[in-house]
Amino acid sequence: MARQEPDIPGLPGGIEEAEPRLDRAQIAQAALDLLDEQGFDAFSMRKLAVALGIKSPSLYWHVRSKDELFDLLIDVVVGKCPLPDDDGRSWEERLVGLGLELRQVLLAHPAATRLLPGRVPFGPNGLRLADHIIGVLRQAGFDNRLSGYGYLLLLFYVVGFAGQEIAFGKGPENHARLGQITGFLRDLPADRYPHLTAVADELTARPGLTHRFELGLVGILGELDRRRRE
Amino acid sequence: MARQEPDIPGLPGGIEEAEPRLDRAQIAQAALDLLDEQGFDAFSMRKLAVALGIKSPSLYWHVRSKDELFDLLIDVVVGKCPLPDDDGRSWEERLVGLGLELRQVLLAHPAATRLLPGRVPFGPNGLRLADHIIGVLRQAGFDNRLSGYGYLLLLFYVVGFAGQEIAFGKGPENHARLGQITGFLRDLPADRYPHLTAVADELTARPGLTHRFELGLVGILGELDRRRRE
DNA sequence: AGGGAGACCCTAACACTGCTAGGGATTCCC
DNA sequence: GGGAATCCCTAGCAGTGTTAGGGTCTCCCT
Repeated sequence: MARQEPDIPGLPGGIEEAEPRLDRAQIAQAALDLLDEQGFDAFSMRKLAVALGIKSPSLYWHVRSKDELFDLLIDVVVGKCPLPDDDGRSWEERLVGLGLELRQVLLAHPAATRLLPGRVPFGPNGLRLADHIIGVLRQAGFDNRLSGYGYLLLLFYVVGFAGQEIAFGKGPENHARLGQITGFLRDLPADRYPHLTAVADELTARPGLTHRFELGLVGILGELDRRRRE
Repeated sequence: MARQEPDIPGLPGGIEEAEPRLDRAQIAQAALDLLDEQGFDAFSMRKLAVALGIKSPSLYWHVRSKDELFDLLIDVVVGKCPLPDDDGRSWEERLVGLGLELRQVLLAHPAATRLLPGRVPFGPNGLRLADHIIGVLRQAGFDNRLSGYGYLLLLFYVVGFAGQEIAFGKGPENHARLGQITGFLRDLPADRYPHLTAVADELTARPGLTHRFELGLVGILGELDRRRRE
């Protein structure tokens, strides 16, 4: 009993077969939809089963656990990030563009993005993304060490930034949060937190986050470039 | 019935009073200990109650919900990050140092750090930290806008980096993970992921993460500095 | 001194969770 | 025709966060 792929334990596998009635891809997609619509806290295996028209224990024939399902689901999200071709742009422009797109993809699925920290995005799509990023860097003349650095830094930065951005009120379920924070900061005692209250408006200004994101990313990549001349 | 502080809803308050038998600080500390020892998945309100010598419903007299408890707990962790005095170092050195220390504090509590993404660290200690960082920037001559940028970028970067770092195998419960990933990357088909497999060793090399962390942070702060001359 | 308010913890229970054991169909191959 | 494999089911376990409501103890006020 139970099939669930002959892969490395704990990491989603990469071989797809033809499934008859209901396959893992459909389940992952339905789970993502449910997460998008109902939010993070509302998700449960039972509700997912209802959405699929089956009973919850049947899910466990397709998927080893809720956690594995989440791995699958994250890979679906990561797979939505386009990998631009080798056009005329410089390596830096391409990676900044990729970072911006990945961020957009994550922000489009806030509830799913909350699952990402604590996980390694090494599903098939995640691997493809990793290979692409590292390829761009190696092609640009970085050695293996710095290419590995660059990939991890880019990934960590984007995931971290998007995650915190969502915490600050991005997404439907957290949208009220932003107003709360704005009010909270406004009511803070200025004598106790003089600097924070002075710049409070800048923290909650919604537009401009993209600009901030890009600033940091450019800084990281620029520093990476600087390090190879040493 | 129920007291739980007259604060802004959803965000931990900042006024401490004298509590008789068991106060929120003790509960938060015990929760942190439990998380450190047993790991993220093993935590529950009932186990926390046992550790405190009471029954679980009694916790709800002190704390509104598990979520609020987590906010408290995170502020305890954040509070462990020292804020260096205004010594002779430049603003950049001081902020890099602060980032390194904050990262260390987070890595020392991996299970608790997994709670941080999706949350805004605006407990009393988090506010103190924010005010300090922004203060350093403003004192260095940055305007309000860039100071706000800098604080968010620093915070997002550190939290994101530490979170992913933990996912990659830092911490007791995830330590086996690193070996898994190493083996997983080694067994990957080189024709499908040529670049990734070429640099696989660099990704799982444990030492050097501090170096990578610092590289990115220096890059971000340097870019921030560059932007003010425009 | 007596009464009341509040602090602090309890028992009982609700609605829900992830997940397993084990059993029926249906399909396909030998 | 027999057997294996696929795919879903019912029943149920052990555990979760949380609420309702009731006790007891302490302290303050009159």
